[in-house]
Parts: sequence; structure tokens; C-alpha cells
Amino acid sequence: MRQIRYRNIADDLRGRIAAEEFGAGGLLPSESTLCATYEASRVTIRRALETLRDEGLVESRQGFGWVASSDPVRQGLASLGTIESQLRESGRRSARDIVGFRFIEAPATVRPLLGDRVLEVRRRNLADGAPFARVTVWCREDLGAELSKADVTRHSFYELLKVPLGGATQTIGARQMSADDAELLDVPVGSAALVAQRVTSDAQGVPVLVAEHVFPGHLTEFVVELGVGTIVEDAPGLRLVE
Amino acid sequence: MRQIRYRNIADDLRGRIAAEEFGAGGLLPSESTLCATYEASRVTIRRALETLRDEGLVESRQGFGWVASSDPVRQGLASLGTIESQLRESGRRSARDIVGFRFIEAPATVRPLLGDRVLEVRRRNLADGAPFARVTVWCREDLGAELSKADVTRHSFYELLKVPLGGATQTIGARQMSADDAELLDVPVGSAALVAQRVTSDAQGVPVLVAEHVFPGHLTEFVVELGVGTIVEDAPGLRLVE
DNA sequence: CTGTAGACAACCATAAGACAAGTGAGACAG
DNA sequence: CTGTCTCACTTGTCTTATGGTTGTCTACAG
Repeated sequence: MRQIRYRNIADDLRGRIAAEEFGAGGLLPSESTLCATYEASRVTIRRALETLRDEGLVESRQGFGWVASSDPVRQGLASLGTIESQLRESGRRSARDIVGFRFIEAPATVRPLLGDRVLEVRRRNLADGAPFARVTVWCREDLGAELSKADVTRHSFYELLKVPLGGATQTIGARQMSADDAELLDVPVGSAALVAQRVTSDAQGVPVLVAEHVFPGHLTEFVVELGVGTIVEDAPGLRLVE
Repeated sequence: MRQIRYRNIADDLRGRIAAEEFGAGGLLPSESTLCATYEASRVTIRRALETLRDEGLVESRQGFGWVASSDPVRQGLASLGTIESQLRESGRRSARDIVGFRFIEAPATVRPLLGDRVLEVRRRNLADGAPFARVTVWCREDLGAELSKADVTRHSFYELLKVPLGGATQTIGARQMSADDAELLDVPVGSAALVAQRVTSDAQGVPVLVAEHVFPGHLTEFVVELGVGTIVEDAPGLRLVE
């Protein structure tokens, strides 16, 4: 059976991190040391570490090293099934593509939640080079002020914002693909789009982030498991708008 | 009867995939390895693999290999109220409208779940006289045999079926409105449709009902509350299809 | 139509190395 | 003691190369 090296290394490191092998600071051995212990090249080691970073298990600081992140919220990230983790499991490469980064007057839908001025980041998510999602994130100006374009390219907002988060509300709807999004995602204008809007709040319930995800309808679906108590005739969670 | 080599190979591979012989990643041996094990040429091996790909059992990635497409992780999410309860709360009148009631050969999407013959009930849901959903319910023939059209008009399937239910899996997607549905719902053909498909199983996990709900995209959205533990960068529950 | 055999392109994982940029600790002058 | 400089070490990013894998094509035989 063929093996994919960096996945085995990532698995092993996951275990060692879980076993708290790296002491109080959680500082991992340097990349070159890991190269020696696993007898792998630095590219391979980095790919393993980068997948762990995507899962929120470790963080990296240039010139310092790789640190196991102790934040329980971030540790929780690993176990959940996001699209990007699905991509990794199936061996596809996921990437992000920043197509906009600016401080603007808040759009009408966002203003009541985040205030008048916001940081808007528009991003494209790619699987194996092909775009599969357009994501726009709005962030309160005071929280986004110190973020750079390079930050949001490499890290998720949840990693960057040093604010304890409380919860989120997600709404999923269907729209026709706009001209802008159609071009970004390489699908026909007017085709079906699955749109997820999420409002994330801090521990006090104050909204911190608003994100809008647009997926091509033919590529994505949303799955909900309903327990025995929630069985009802109609689709639960659905609501009429407007 | 002459043996057709690549079909035998495909059958064998089907079995090995079903037996999960290829581990977590689901990575199959390379084509050349399969050539050796089956003592066949690469063209033959590829034809076997390609038929499996047509069936959706495996996927291929150039330069990487053949991967058994695994069932995506299904994610449990809290549910909310139903549309009809919302309608009642907001003082609107909800009504149902049976537009089809017949025993038929099961459609391809339903047959693997419910068997060859099913009862199909097509229904329209109205709010204050205006249609807002087209619902099709398929029911195992043996369970639906004693139901009449009058029964399904007045009662929900969950009331009618005297079977203890176990749980359900709901998938939500976006499509363009078909001509049929557009006419039933009085919206333009090709406009955005929110589609919810739900498979309901009995206490033993055997599927009992399959329902497909089609909503006009501009009228409906799906709401999910996420607790602090489930906060992630990407929309949880969403998955890539195809 | 099925199968064999081979060749080539495109792509992926990995190796090995070079250089830029950041960090931290110790040496050293004041 | 304080500030500054240097230097070893680290990560970030890039290039080049190799072997293995799939994608596609041609030629040929039953």
C-alpha cells in the first residue's frame, strides 16, 4: 500500500502534540531537527506542519519556531468536518486567494451588526487550483486595524483575532450567481448559488465578524443530522424571509 | 459466455473497496501495480477503473492516484422550529395541496434506499394561499399500501406511519428551478431554488421515507445556531459533492 | 469490441539547496 | 546598568531535479 509521507508525519505529530510531548511552551523541534528525526526533506516536514496549522493545532512564528497552540477553542477546530479538511483528507490541495482587502463604509446588511466602518476581506478558496468558494469577511474596524493582507492570506480570522468567541449563527440560502461571483468562480451567470452567511459573536454576544460564503450550487450541499427528538414533517431550521 | 476481463476486474475492485481494503486515505494501488496483480495491460485496468469512476465509487487525480470516494462526514447540528410553526406564529394560514398520489417504480435516487416500488406523494404547501414549497415524499410500498389520498391530505406522514422512527439526514442544496416546479410555485424558470432532501429511518436505521422539499430561493433560508465549540473558519456541515 | 504494448505529456510528492527575513541571546562599549 | 551590535538559529520562499503516477495517444492482434 502506497503511503503519503507527509500525512504520516502529520499524524505522528498530532499524537505527540496530544501527548504534550513538547513541554510547557509547546515549542516543537525545529524543522531541520524534524527533517533528521523523520528522515524527510524540509518540504515534506513543512507540508505536515502546515496541515496541522490549518487544523489550528500549531502556530508558526518566523525566526522562532512552531508552537503547539494551547487554546482549547482552537484545538476544537481539528475535529470538525469543514470543507477544507475534507479536501485535505482526499489528497487535494486547498489554497486561498485574496481578491480584496480594504477598510470601507459598512454595507447595509453589516452596519447594524458591526458599526459604520469595517475591514472587508474578499477571498477565493481553491481546491487543486479550481475555485470553489467566494468568501467575504467583514470585521469591526478596531479589531481589524492591525491586520495586514499577508496575515489574512495565511491565517484564518479566528486565529488572528485574539478575542474569546461566543457563538455564531449561520443562515443558508439559494441565490442566482451574480456576474462578479460567476466570473470569480468560473460558472455561468444566473446559475444556482448556495450562500451561507455567518455572524460570529464574542463571549459577550457582541458581533465581531460577519462572513458570507458563496458556493456553486452544483458543487456543494449542506448536511444536517436530525436526532429522534427533532423529527417533524417539515424541514427544521428553514424559515421564510422577507 | 465469454468473459470480459475488465468487468471482472471492476467487480473485484468493487469488492475490495467495499471491504475497505485501502485504508483511511482510500488510496488504491497504482495502475502499474494493478497491472501486475491482475496480469492485465494498463488499458484494461484503466477501463475497469473508469467504469468504477462512472459509478462514483472512485476518483482519479493525475499524478497522485485513484482514491475511493468515501462518504463525507455527517455532522450533527441543532435544529430549530419548522416553517409551518413559524407561519402559525406569524398569524398566516398554512394549507396543503396534493398534486400527485401514486404507486410507481422508485426513481433512481430513491431505489437504493426504499426498494423498487414506492408510494409517491407530491404536495404543494401554501401560506395565505400563495405557494411556497413543493414537497415530494416517497414511502416504502409496504408501509404506504393502506394509505389513501384523503389520509395524506389531512395528516402528516409521521402521524400516519405507525413505525417508531430513529433519525433523519437532511441535505440542503441550491438548484435552478425546473419548469415543473416553477409553474407550481409561480416563480420564473431557472431562478434559484433551495432544495432540502431528507431521508428518515426507523429505529433500526432502515430508511422509511425520502422527502424532497423545493423552496423558492428568495423566500427561504436555513438557520443554524453554532455553539462555542463548533466555531470554525468554514461553514460546518457543508460538503463538496460530485 | 476487447485486449496488449508502448510512448509521451502533464502532474504530484519529495529531495536538496540557496537566500531573505525575523528572533533571541550574548558580547561589548559607554 | 543600558543600549547596540553581532551572530547563530529559525521560519518563509524560491529554484532545480528525480522518480512515480495518471491522461492520452498510436499501433497491432484476435
